[in-house]
Amino acid sequence: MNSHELFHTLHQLSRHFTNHLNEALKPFGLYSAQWAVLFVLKTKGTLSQKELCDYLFVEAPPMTRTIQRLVKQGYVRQVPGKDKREKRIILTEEALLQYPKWERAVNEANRYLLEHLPETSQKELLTLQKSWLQKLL
Amino acid sequence: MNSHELFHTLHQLSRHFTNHLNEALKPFGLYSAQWAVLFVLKTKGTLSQKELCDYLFVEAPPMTRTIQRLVKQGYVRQVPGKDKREKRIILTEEALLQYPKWERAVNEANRYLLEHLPETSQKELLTLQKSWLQKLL
DNA sequence: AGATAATAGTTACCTAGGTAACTATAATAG
DNA sequence: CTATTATAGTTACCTAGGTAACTATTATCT
Repeated sequence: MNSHELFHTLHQLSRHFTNHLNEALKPFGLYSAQWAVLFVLKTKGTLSQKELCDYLFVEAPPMTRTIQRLVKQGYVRQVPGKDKREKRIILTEEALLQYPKWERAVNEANRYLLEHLPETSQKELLTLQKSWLQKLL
Repeated sequence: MNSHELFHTLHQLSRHFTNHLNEALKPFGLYSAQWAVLFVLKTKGTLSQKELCDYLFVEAPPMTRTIQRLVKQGYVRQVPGKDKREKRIILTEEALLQYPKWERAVNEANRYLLEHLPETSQKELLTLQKSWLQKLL
């Protein structure tokens, strides 16, 4: 089994997707990492930065930066929690207003990337990836 | 089909592997991007920077940086080609000497990451990934 | 041959994400 | 209650990789 090739192709796929997603988000002044945060907030509701980190498996420093950019763009607010150390992140009205447009662009990008991969392969891949990740964590 | 989840897990796997590989290479003062270059040079022989870029699907600027670090560490030399624009990249004696140690560390890291993924799953994943990549390029 | 276009590589600057060191607050042990 | 420890977040700095703009060389077109 050629493990180098397995890791290499996975890495390339990942980069390719990120680039494509960034391209799709460009018209809205957003980047992939920001979209990940917006998506989670829209899906799961308000979360603290720590919870966002845990959910996205990202360290705290990059999350701070991503959120600070979203704050600057007016898509997110940082509200002190009951525990004064934590900051709860809330989508703004503006973000909720723009979200459907962003989502359409992202879905279109994903559709393009998955276009030639049969539905059965997609499901197989997802299953394999999930079980692999689970075993690693 | 949840495309978000498919891309998200793939992205996380990729980050996880890179982190693990960097950890394994740390004792040797090397990073994953450098290892990728060293591996290709050892496997395919001397290449120009452009050929390295094409093979690794990386843009020229990051390749320049990675190679400059390898030059500084004495693991690679840049030799002007017949075409005076291009630079051919050659592994040094020192790199050839150290290579087996690096390879052992990388193989051990890969072995660990693949440990709980059955051989059949590995092959399936590789097949799916390769066919997906091919359709995208 | 000479002007123009294409190519290899570099530099500057951007986002993504990692660690180490730090601050402020909360939780806990004595 | 106080001292210590743990936690949330930030800052500084590192590598990885992307685009845009640039230089030097080669290829091409008239």
